[in-house]
Order: sequence, then C-alpha cells, then structure tokens
Amino acid sequence: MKLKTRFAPSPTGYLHVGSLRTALFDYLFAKKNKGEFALRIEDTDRERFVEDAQEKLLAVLAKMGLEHDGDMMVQSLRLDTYHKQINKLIKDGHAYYCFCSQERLEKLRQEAQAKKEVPKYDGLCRHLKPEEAQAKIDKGESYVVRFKIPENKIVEAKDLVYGKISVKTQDLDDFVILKSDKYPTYHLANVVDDHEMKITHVIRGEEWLPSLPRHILLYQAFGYEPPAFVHLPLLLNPDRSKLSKRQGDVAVEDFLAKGYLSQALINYIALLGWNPGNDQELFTIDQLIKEFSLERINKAGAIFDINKLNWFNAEYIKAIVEQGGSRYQQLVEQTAEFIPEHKDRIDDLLHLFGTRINNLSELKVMSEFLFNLPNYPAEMLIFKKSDREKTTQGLNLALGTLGKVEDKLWQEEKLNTLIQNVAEEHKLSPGDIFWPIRVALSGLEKSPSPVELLVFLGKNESLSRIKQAIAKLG
RNA sequence: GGCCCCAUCGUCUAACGGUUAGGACGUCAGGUUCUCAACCUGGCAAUCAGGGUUCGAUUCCCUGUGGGGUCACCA
Repeated sequence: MKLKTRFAPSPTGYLHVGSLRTALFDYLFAKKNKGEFALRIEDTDRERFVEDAQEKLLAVLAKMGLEHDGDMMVQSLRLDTYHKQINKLIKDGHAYYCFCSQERLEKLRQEAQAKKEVPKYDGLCRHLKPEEAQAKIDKGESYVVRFKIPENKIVEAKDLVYGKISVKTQDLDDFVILKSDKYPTYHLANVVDDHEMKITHVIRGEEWLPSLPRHILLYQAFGYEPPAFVHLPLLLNPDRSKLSKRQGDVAVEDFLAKGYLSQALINYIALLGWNPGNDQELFTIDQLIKEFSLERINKAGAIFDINKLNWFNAEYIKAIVEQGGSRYQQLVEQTAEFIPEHKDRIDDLLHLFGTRINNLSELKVMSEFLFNLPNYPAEMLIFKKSDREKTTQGLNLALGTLGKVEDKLWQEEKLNTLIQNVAEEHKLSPGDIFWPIRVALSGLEKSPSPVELLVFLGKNESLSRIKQAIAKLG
C-alpha cells in the first residue's frame, strides 16, 4: 500500500508555525517514502468561518514549498458522507441521538465542578428507544448525535513516537459526533476522511494524544483498520506553555512579512522535535527529505527560540548573497518588497548589509542613513585616539584626494589604497582619516567601512557629505 | 481536580549501560580592525530528586517533584 500522509488544518486565516511544523513533517515523511502528501480543509466549524482563509492557506503553503499532492478535500462539502456514516453507527448501536439542551449540559458541568468531579455527559439520552428519539425528531426538536462509549473496557492505542497508551473507557464520556447544525465534529469527520482518503500515517500535534482513544474506538465501531499515528511534541512559548499569540509572532505570514526566508524557517522548524543524529544543522529541503525519520522525533516539547531562527535566517542571507545565482535573484526580488522606494539599489544594499541583518525588514531601518544623512554632532567625527586638528586635516586630505579620482577608478580597493597612502604621507594614523570619513558619510559611529560607503554613495554625494563634515568642524 | 504525556547546559539537542556528558544558538573574553557586523580562538554553562536493577546508570524499573496537554455541539 502506498504511504500517504495528510495535513488537515482548519481555516483560521493564517498558518500557525506549529501547524507549519506538522505540515513539514507530513511532507518530509511522505516524500522520503515516495508517498503522497494530501491536504484536507477541516472547516466543520461554521461559527469560525473566515473569509478567504482557504486561499490564504494555499498561498502560504506554496510559499513555504509544501504543495500537496492530488485533490484537496474540503469537509464542508461532504456532509452527506458524514450523515451516512453516522446513521450507520446509530443503526449498529454505536451512537445515539441526544436531545439535551446546552443549558442542561452547562448545569451538569457546573454541578460536577462544585463537587470537584470531572464534567462528563451523564448519558441521559443513551437509553432512549429508537421510536422515542424518532418522535422527538419528528416534532422538530434539536438534537446532536453522541458516540456510545463501551463500558468497562480498556482502549489500547499505539503511537509511533509516544509508544503504547491505554485508557479506561470509564474515563471517557459519550462525545458528540454530529452537531445540532448537522455538521460533524472533528473526531467523526477526521476518522471518516482518513479512512476514505487511505491515509496510512496520521501525523499531528501532541494536543491530540488525549483524544486518540476516542478515535480508536471510532475505527473499531466502523470496523476500519486504524492508520499509524504519529504525535509530534508541541512547540512552546518561552514560558513553556503551548505556543500562542500574545507571546510573539506565531503566524507564518508574520515571519514572512518581517523578512524571514522560507528556507530558513523550514530549516529551523525541522530541528524542533527532530534531529538527524549528527551535528549538521543547515539543511536544504532535499537533504531533510533524505535524512528524515520518525525514529528521531523527540517526545518533549520544544521552545520556539527567535534567537536561533535569527541565526538561521542570517546564515541563509549571508550564504545566498555570497553565492549569487538564481536564489540570489529571488532574494533581491523579495527584498525589493521591503524597500520599494530604493528598488534599483537592492543589490548594493544586500552586499553592504548582508552580514549585518537577521531579516530583510531590518535592512530598511539600517540603510536609512544612506538616503538621509542623520544630523550628527561634530565631536563624533573625532576618533577617540585622534584630535580636532588631525581630523580636520584628514578630511581635507580626503576631500582633495578623492576629488581628483576619475569616475571609472571609483572602486573599493583603489580608494582604500589611495586613502592609506595619503595618510602615510602626512603621518596620519587610520583613525585620523578613515574614522572621520565614515562618520561624515554615515553620520553614525557604527557602519560599514568608509570605502564601501564611498562606493555606494558615489563621488558627488560623498564629497558633498565630507564638505558638510569639514564645515561642522568649523 | 480526573485522565494523558514529558524531564540532559538559559534555548534546540547528541550520547548500542562503560564518553573528561559532545555540537549549535545565546552569552562572556581574546584575536583581526578606523567602528559595527562577519570571521577565528577560547571560557562559563546540564543529566530534577530519592530509591532500586547492575561490576557499572543520562540511559532500565518504581516513587516523588516539576512542567505541559486535555477534559465543548472548537479544531
């Protein structure tokens, strides 16, 4: 049988990084085994319906390079199927109609809570005769369908990461499988669809582990062979709670909007809860596919550390700028989205700041001084080991020397040699001339090297800024 | 609270029962330098606790502690 995984998000309007990690592992495992990676939209909650969510989801997955195989399944389009399956369960005695009102259930919950007991459905409608139930339905009473949990049994479930799990059915209650709006709940739709789609491996977050026994019971009631289950350790906030908004970005869209590269994000997230068994950390997607194995998935939750993501992203930016090629062209295009007003200078900006940024949005802030010289104090021009006199001399020498340079010789190495020579001739140390040039050109104490700035700004602008500096020193 | 899961540096993690407990991020120090970044070198830093099993436990078992997840007509 062909191996098949599926990513089954509910359309919330954005893709959570935890979901991305699940999707990635689904994808890697499928590709590794020459299997299929399917997509299913779990939109059975019409109260949380979000406009455009499906399109957005597809777009982000595409950006992340996790495109699915085959047709996408949409649960809201399959109500007939679920109804058919639910009727079968009812007929076989595995499920029953329940007419209890929300108010009664709420009261039940509160009573249990007051007695410090576990809130559980008390099974009031469980023994309703079929005719009685039918009569109520005919009268137009609102109802749900509940699954009938077998009594006094032990449910054994196996997970490929967590091992064997067993639960007593006494600890479970008759959960709803069909809501009063005639939409199925997750549990039901999930089991029906995974079976119908011939999913061989269900890979999902650890938060589903507690409901695994319910799903096993459903498979048994249907007489289906359950798929293999793989629960993934959770992604955590710095305080070790389940990764959520409020404590930072969690939407993949947010990271893309800040200028994190999809490959970097994928690479980082692959190493959360999984490792290759050696020291390698930088992986292309193809390498991940090659190395991936379920055996090397961890059990403990992993904190999502923005610091390490920054490192990965910076590594990718550096490497791509250095290597050039088509990936570099892509990077240039992506960067242009952040600085549309200086589109024609992206190439230069990337080379100037490629080793200094964690993400693309930082580039905009960091390069601002190139287009608008900050108003800096004259004292900043004087290097800590220099003085006003030498600084003025250095700037004037620079102005004279640079002014005579032909346009075609306006290059980093040439300019560097030129300035060095002038400094030596006049017994000036580098700090007497390079430092003030940098400050004159950038208005900052921390910046790329003076010659890089000269080349970026060009002769006219450079000389103009140096003149301004000399004037400041008065 | 019931049920379930988990436990190695601050973080991500490695270690067929036998290692000076390794790597990476971060951090600190030094080098390189006109500054920053990058780069290079080095430092600090962990097996939750207590019992077993064993010649020997990070590793296996039990208990405790701690953390998390889940207990909806949400997924």
